[in-house]
Amino acid sequence: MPQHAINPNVSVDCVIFSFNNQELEVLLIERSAGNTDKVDEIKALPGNLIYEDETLDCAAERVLTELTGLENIFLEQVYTFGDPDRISKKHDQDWLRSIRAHPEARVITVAYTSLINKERFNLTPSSFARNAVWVKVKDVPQLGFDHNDILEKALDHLKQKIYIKPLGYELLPDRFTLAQLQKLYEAILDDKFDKRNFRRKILRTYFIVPLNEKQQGVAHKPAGLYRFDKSLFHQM
Amino acid sequence: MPQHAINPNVSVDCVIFSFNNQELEVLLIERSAGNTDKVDEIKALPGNLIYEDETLDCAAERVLTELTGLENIFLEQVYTFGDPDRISKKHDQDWLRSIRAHPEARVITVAYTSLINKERFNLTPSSFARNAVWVKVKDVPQLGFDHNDILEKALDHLKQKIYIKPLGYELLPDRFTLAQLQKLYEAILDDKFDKRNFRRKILRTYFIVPLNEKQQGVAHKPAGLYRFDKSLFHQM
DNA sequence: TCAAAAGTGTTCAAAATACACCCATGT
DNA sequence: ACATGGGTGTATTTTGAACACTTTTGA
Repeated sequence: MPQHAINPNVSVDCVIFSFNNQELEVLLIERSAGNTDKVDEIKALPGNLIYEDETLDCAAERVLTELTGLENIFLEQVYTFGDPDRISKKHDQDWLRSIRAHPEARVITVAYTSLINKERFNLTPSSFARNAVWVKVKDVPQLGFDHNDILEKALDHLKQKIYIKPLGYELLPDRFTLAQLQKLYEAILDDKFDKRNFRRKILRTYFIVPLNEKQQGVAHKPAGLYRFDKSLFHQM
Repeated sequence: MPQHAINPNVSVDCVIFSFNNQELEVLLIERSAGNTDKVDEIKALPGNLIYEDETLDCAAERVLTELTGLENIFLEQVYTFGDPDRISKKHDQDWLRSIRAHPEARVITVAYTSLINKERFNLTPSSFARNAVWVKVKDVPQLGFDHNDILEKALDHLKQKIYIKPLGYELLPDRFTLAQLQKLYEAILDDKFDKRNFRRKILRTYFIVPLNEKQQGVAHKPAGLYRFDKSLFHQM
């Protein structure tokens, strides 16, 4: 078997979320067609076939890096999609023919997800990603393949998780205000909370710790800044 | 493409749980080697390669039926396992060579799970399942492939789910006592609960409804029987 | 009459919810 | 001075946890 032989039947797709202080966003690529200058105006999640000799987790990390430049992202598996017709829409087939050796092969795909703070990373799209863009989750257009379903599933997964582990610090700056954190929760859960109750609940955890610093240059009472204390968190 | 062509790279495995009024059990098969009379004493989860033209969900249902005779089981996807070495242990390879066209092919597997009341189903093992047996989860031996990992993940999944939706009525007779239900919860969550608090919490849901019947022939005060009211449940 | 499991209430602590006003800053 | 979002406390309800005795039946 040649090194880095491709498995034609299994792919991974990555659903990377970020937060712009108001809304959840997801990372999409604009597909360009292989070596030709053909361009495909349909957006998609970053994803591609796996290699024969890598784990699924590694494949997801590699594919994400190849397409978007994001490195060392902790990805978590969400769900596997295997409808036999999931890549057979005409438009998708046209595009696959331009980049794949076996565009008609049955492909099942394993979806992965992660949360990142987009300010901390540069996007350097390459391979068949002509571009990589952050799109508000609420504005996501019709995507290629079954990627709208995949996004939906990743969102459900995210909502579940935030109840169990208080996530989301990955999405915020190192130092953040409680209002920012609250907006993040509201964006993920698509809900509204009472400010006082939210603050009380967060501070009761003791791993969101106040810094002795305040916002500067805002035209209102400056908010106190907090940070997430990883070691305190892991103690519990 | 021939009808029912096999996809050599993707399989499904089924983790079917039942309950014997004391403990959780899981359904395992004893593998027999293809057309030969060779026998493999290692147990495994029921699973096999998928067909090119079926969904993953359908494949799981079909494979389960082929191997164990269980029909119309509602299966739910759990997780996908894709370590490149997951089927390459010598013993597993020996066995695969006796039943597969490409025993060395990379296979990723999608795990499915379900809960059933074993009293309601007959096991009629066939294909390469020489036998199908219920084994107490706590007594599960070393299984073939990575099936111990898969079982572990399915158990985690089950624990998560029972917090969200009160499951488990599938595992009990139509008419059951609250003590049986409590034992079931204790088995799944590997915990103990206070009887009074448990009963209160269950009855507060209103979809576990009392029948005007009691146990008969028990050498103690007979327990009242209850049933799960599906339509009341779905109203909430 | 005994053994075995069923059934039942109360108290306390913790957590969730609802709700309204003053404060610090920049413009 | 005013507009903006920051910050705070209390009362009520709901939920979860701990805990012990009496009842009914068959053997």
